This record gives sequence, C-alpha cells and structure tokens, in this order.
Amino acid sequence: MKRNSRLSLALHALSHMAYGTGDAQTSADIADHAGTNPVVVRRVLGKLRAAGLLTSERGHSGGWRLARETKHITLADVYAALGERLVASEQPMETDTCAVERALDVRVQQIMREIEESLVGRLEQTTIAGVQGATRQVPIHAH
Amino acid sequence: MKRNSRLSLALHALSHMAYGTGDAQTSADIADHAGTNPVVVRRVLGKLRAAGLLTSERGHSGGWRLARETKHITLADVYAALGERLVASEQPMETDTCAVERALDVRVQQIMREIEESLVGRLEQTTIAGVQGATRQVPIHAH
DNA sequence: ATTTATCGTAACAATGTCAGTTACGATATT
DNA sequence: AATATCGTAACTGACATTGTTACGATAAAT
Repeated sequence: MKRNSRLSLALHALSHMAYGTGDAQTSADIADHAGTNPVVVRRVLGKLRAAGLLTSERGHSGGWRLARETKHITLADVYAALGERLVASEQPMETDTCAVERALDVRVQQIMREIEESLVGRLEQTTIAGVQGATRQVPIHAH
Repeated sequence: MKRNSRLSLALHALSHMAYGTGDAQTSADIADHAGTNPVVVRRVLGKLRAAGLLTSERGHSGGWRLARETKHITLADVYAALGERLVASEQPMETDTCAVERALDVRVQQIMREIEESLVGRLEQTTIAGVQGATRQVPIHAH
C-alpha cells in the first residue's frame, strides 16, 4: 500500500465487514484481506471506533463490528474520522510578512477551505453501502 | 511551508504576478514574497510553464510572466500542471489476491477516481482572477 | 485456573516525500 | 566584460507513513 492508504484501507475494511456473517472480524483477518498488517489495521480502525463507526471487543473471539448500518455511514464520516485534510491545512499564518501578502495568504487559505468543503460535500453523497453494493455490479475479470 | 505547499505556492505566485507592472518577476522576488527559496519557486513555476500557464526568460532582466490572462487560468489548470493527485492514485493493482478482493479494490479505486473528478470539477469553477480579485475584498486586519 | 485469542499501545526501523540549500553552467542584458 | 537570471543536479534534514516486534490487558474456552 502506498498513498491515501488509510482512507483506502478504511473503505476496504468497512465494505468487507458489511459482507460478514455477523461475527466479529479480527484485525488479522482484515489485514490479510487488505494486504497489510494487523497493527496497521488496528491503528486505522481505532479512529473509526473513536468516531462511533465501529466497535471492538478484546479477548477470545473478539474483533470488530459495524456500529451502524453501512447505508448510514458516508464517506464523509470516514474522512472525518480519520482526521485527514486532503486540501486545506490548519497551519497558523506567519506574522512577519507585509499586509498585502498576509491578505493574499488569507485568501489562498480561504480558497483551499472552500475546496475542502466542496470535497466533503461530495463525500457525503456516497455511503459505504453504496461502495459495497456497487461492488456486486462490477464485472470481475479473473485472469 | 508545509503541506500542499506546491499548490499554495503556485496560487501565491500567480496571484502576485497578476498585480505586477508587466515587468518579469524574478524567482528571488517571488520567493521573498512567498517566504521560500528561489530554487523552490523555479521548480514549481517550471511545471506551470510546461503546462503553458507561464513563460520565463533567462539572463539579465529576465524572469517570469503570465502566458494568459488570469481570468483564463482555472485552479484546475494549476492542479493539472502540478500533476497532483490529492485523492486518487494511479498505482497498479496487486494480482495475488482473490477475485472478490480484487473487485473490491477496483470499486474503491473507482470511488476515489470519481471523487477526484468531482474535485477537479470544483477547481474548474474558480479562476486565478477569482482568487486575486477577491483578495481586494478581504478586510485586512493589521496587527 | 490455565490456556488461548484478541485488542491496545509503545517503540523502532525502513522507506519515501518534500523543502531547503549550495553550486554551477547557460544565457541574455547592460 | 560584468551582471543578472534561469535550469538543473546533488545533497541534507525534517517529517510522515508503513511495517514490524513486543508486551500488557482482557475475555472466552477448556
């Protein structure tokens, strides 16, 4: 895995769990399916749990479960849970530049925020059920 | 500078040049204004030149000029020029997973591409003139 | 109670990306 | 000839990210 792997892994895991039998999915299983490591899975899914999208249980026969139906989880929820800012950044401004430059900075950051908001708006329009459901419609070209 | 600094720097430089007197702007000047280094500026603006958004001249009294009016340069042009992929990635799929997993992979990547396209659609709606023009309307709070 | 399976988390290594920097050649003006 | 500027390579340091090992905490199974 390489870039945007957290978001990609989260979508993978959520979609996969939606297929599950109702049993909890272990991080080892999810890691196998997603081609990564159990600790990495726990790291990422831990954020989703903190956001109330998943629950986890320790101990024997523990693992991960969906906290709600996938049709009530949007990509924006996942994005927010991971705390990613693909476009905008929340760095404070430098104060040692002139007023004109600062105004330009403000404007550029404002534009970035607007784009970020637009992105989130788009993410709100797709649910995990939408991702997962459509998977069935994708033709599988087995080589 | 830290994150998304290339895009941010590009917007900065373009907006700044739109204010210029018509003289070419040197990378040193732009670097000063943007709080970075001339070489970094030349790196980033070089991509904009390759995309036909800017021209540059070597030698004494050389520098950078806009290749078109700022109202004919959209943020999507800049984004494309920089070759950034904020959302999607163009990495090839792994072939050693099972068909179901591959189908899920395909679907996740498809979703990412759709989001990327949506982002570009949003970027097309704002021009550099829009960034620059609105700057005048932003109140300057001088501290 | 012991064993086993699982999460939670810390610590570390390997890797990759990126901005910054120095240096120097090429080129164009003065 | 001197000067200013871009173009580019090479290197460094900072930082982010993933993978990995290790180990404690917890809960079920026996």
